[in-house]
Amino acid sequence: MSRRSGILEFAVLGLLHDSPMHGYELRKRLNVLLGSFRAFSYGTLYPCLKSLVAQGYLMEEKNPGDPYVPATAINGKRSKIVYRLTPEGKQRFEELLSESGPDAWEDEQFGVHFAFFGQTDRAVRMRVLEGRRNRLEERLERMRSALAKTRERLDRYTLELQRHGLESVEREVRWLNELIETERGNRAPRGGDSP
Amino acid sequence: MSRRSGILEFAVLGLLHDSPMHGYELRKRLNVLLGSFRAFSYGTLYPCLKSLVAQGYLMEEKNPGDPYVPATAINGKRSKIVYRLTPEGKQRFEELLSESGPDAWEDEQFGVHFAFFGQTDRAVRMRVLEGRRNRLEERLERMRSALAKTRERLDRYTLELQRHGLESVEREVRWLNELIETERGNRAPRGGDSP
DNA sequence: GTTTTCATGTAACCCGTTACATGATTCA
DNA sequence: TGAATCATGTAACGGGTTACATGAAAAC
Repeated sequence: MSRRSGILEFAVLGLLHDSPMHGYELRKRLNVLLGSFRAFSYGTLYPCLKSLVAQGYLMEEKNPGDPYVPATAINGKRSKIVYRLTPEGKQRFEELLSESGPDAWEDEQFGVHFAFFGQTDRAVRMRVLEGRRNRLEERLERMRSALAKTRERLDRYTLELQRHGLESVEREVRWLNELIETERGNRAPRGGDSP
Repeated sequence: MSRRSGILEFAVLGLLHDSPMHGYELRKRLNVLLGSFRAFSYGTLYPCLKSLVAQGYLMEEKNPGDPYVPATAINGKRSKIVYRLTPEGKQRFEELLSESGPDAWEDEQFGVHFAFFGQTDRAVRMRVLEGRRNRLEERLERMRSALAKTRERLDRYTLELQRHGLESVEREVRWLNELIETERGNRAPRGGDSP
């Protein structure tokens, strides 16, 4: 119990929503999906899967194709396990998908939400994007005023570091604004190769 | 024992190298210095300070100006404590400053190293900057080939997320290249308001 | 006089990694 | 036939936060 990270649970449910999988395969997909800002090891994933089963969101299936029951365990435990969403799991995923409150503005939470925007209602996408942007603009203001206060006391490199950090956030704000514009126009993100 | 994070130790020694301070003041400076990529709470800082004292890198001084010994503790423990570097502490800091190996290329380690570039030898700065850039270029290559492999299977938003992550890293590479150029020319970083 | 900020600490918890253990399957 | 990769799991540890506890000093 209690193995939760919010973001892991979300991503697992989302990936299994598309198609059932082994933990092993799941982990690879996970690290492609979230790779640009997060990664998970087996030590995190497997216990999380067990916990999601215990919560009734997933069910385990022994793949009939390949038995693969090594003698490790005393009585035929441990085989290739395919995880599949239960109806409760689907419901839970929809629930997570529809969240657009403050939590979804935070760095990592935002990342997962964004990764599943393909399955998210347009209205929710809008609220998440705008919330995120506002959060970052608040952060920018705090950073700027903090910088203004200490500016003279900092040497070149500290200043340069600060400037670079600031510009990273400014850049994300611009990115979000572009996405918001696109959403408003109901068009695909620039560079999209879809319809 | 064992309370270590590398980066916290480094930053603490570096800040106390400039001038002795209370833990409280130290934490604020810490979060200005590293704020753009990291923050620490008291629950981390205070135990770390104790551990650095135990290792002989810091000494505690009760500030004679203000006694402030509240009745909390059984026998006059807990007063305003000023932390000061011992000679061993200074030596340790120089040691950390001169490190330019693989560890210093990693995200957070690089951050602290950079923050103290003002006290770092030029040759070391060069090696750190170039090492970091090479690390990131390796990462870019891995990201690009991973992306190329899965490109078709990803929807708009996943793709967009990937693209944004990629460009973040590309941007940092450009930044590093500028810094390296500047170092080569022995000039101040652009925008610098120094001599 | 009361709110804010200064100031120090700790215990409970959380989230996650590393290293280990075990074995099947695939491919050169 | 041996290496790489597939596949599952756990125990020990690491590093950090939150919430709590306590109180002085300054500012309003």
